[in-house]
Amino acid sequence: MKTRTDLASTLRQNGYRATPQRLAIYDAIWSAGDHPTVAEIHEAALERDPTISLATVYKALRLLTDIGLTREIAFRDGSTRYDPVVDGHINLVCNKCGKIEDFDFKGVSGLKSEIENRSKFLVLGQSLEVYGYCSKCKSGIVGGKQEI
Amino acid sequence: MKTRTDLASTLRQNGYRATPQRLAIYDAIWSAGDHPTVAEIHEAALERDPTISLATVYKALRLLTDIGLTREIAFRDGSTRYDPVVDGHINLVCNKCGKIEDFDFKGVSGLKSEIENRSKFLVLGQSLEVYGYCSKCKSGIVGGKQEI
DNA sequence: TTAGCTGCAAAAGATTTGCGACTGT
DNA sequence: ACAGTCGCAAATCTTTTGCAGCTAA
Repeated sequence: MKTRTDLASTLRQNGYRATPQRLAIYDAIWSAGDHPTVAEIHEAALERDPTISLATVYKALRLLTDIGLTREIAFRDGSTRYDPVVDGHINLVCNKCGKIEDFDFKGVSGLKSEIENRSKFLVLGQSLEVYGYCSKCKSGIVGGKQEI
Repeated sequence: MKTRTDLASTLRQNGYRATPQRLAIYDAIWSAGDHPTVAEIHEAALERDPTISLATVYKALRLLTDIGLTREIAFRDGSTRYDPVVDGHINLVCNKCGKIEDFDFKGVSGLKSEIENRSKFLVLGQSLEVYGYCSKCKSGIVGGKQEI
């Protein structure tokens, strides 16, 4: 993760202000567990700044995602989760229990440079998810439909 | 894309019914453009079955995604978009104008088999997105922030 | 026949927005 | 100083749900 100083510079370099709320929210994403929801990030951010509002959390998450520091994960249960950007791994998301496993995949390591070489796209962040069933849940499945 | 017959079999093999609504919705995803929103899919589905409800579209999309026939794209503008599953490509999503480009990347071709070999995860679908700025939008950016 | 689906309309959530006050730079 | 940002609360929008009536298998 970036230091507070680095984060502040990155924000300024991108033309945004380095406010205490944004720093707190960035910290919160790292401290709130693996793949926190917006609500969880808000709770963790409140420990750092007890007056921070949910609206500010939403605004900051959008901003951080726009500049490539965090990524969004669209979730089967309807929630959106956030993840600090760490390259070279893929999230394995279980459609049943919702557990997320990280999977290291060397095939994606050259992704950013390959995209920027072969197209004119400027890569800021990535969101690489694979959906399916984790080892525990797939044993409870018959013909694709879950047993109860 | 799957034929209606194939789709019907796949649904049944997974323990679900092959209803006309589901077939229409699956068709609609292919016909509604590249990466349609739920509303767009609903509109296209209405042309095939004028009584189909939005709730049914939501239910069918979840089902199709669960069995790996479609994938979800979480979107910067808050909308969720759907994409028929086509392996081996990555979506490049522009954070500014929202345009989505497909990018063929051979590095992901072995992804499913590698995951299933190295872990106990059963892969059904995938959602591989890279966020950033497309060629047109990045020229309008100064220090990361957009000029108006 | 009957478990699974559909459509409806209402409910529940998630996310955004308008605005006056405040604050990095 | 002042453009950008914050917090609040209301508004908006997306998605889900309960249920009575259908329908695929």
